[in-house]
Amino acid sequence: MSNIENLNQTITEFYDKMSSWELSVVKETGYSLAQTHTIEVLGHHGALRMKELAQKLGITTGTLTVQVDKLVNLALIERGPHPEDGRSTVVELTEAGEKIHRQHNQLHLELMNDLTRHVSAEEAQILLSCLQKMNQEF
Amino acid sequence: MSNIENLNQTITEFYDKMSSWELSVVKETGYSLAQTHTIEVLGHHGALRMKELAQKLGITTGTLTVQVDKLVNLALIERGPHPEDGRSTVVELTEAGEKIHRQHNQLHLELMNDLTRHVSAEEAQILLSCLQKMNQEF
DNA sequence: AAATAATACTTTGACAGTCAAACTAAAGGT
DNA sequence: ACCTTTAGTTTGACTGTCAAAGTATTATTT
Repeated sequence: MSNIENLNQTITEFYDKMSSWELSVVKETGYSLAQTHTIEVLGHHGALRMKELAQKLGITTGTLTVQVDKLVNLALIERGPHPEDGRSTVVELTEAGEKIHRQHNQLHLELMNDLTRHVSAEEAQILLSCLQKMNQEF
Repeated sequence: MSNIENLNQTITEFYDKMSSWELSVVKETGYSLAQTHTIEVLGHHGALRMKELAQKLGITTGTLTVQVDKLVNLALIERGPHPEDGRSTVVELTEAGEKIHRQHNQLHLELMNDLTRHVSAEEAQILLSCLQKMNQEF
């Protein structure tokens, strides 16, 4: 098998394992994958307009409106007016939402720790550098 | 930022970019993500029982039955009896299904080629080795 | 050998998530 | 002042999903 084929297969396997790990972790919390993803993005970027958030999530604002309604009902996020643009709504995590974000992020860090158990510091440095280069090529 | 945090963020970014790449590539074909995933798994593993396929896809057999119905209608896969177990159905790609799988796989290989444009052979070797180690830790 | 249990798949009913398109409200351009 | 564009919401239709009930076949127990 060629190097590229080998890398393709290994990355695909890694991707699939990440997917099912995330799914199983999220299932335990009782929130859906879409809800968790919304919380993650808000936790990472802070307050966002509906449109910005929808773009980062890769969904339409119509879909997001419904999702935000649910999360507001769960008291995990809050809607507020945009200070300058009367058309816009700004959305951000509540303290409860922040807490969920921190907990979820912690699980990610623990996973990374576990996964790199047999990866040396030197290797990890190259791994990181490769991934950064690859991210730039998309 | 700690190494682990850095790696976590970079991997998350990579994962997200892979997701949206896959989604956009699949959209162009007119087939859904779930359909394409089913074809990918069948293309990679060859003929499978319904149950085996459902497990590899991470869905229930109930969901898979419906999905297979559609793909059979599209003439991309075929159902057949299991030679030894009368309860089982075996599912495999048709020639048209194989063709789609080969085309999709080719796109993956081209992506990998593009992504590693600035990754040296030595780095790629370490990248591969790291990912293989990490895959074993799940 | 007959009865029971386990397994493989299908069907059905109920929901999330999703989009496109129509709608409302506000801002920007002429 | 009047279009036009933009931001967000609402609505209708569809896909993907599961759980639970149903059917057919195989395996196990008695």
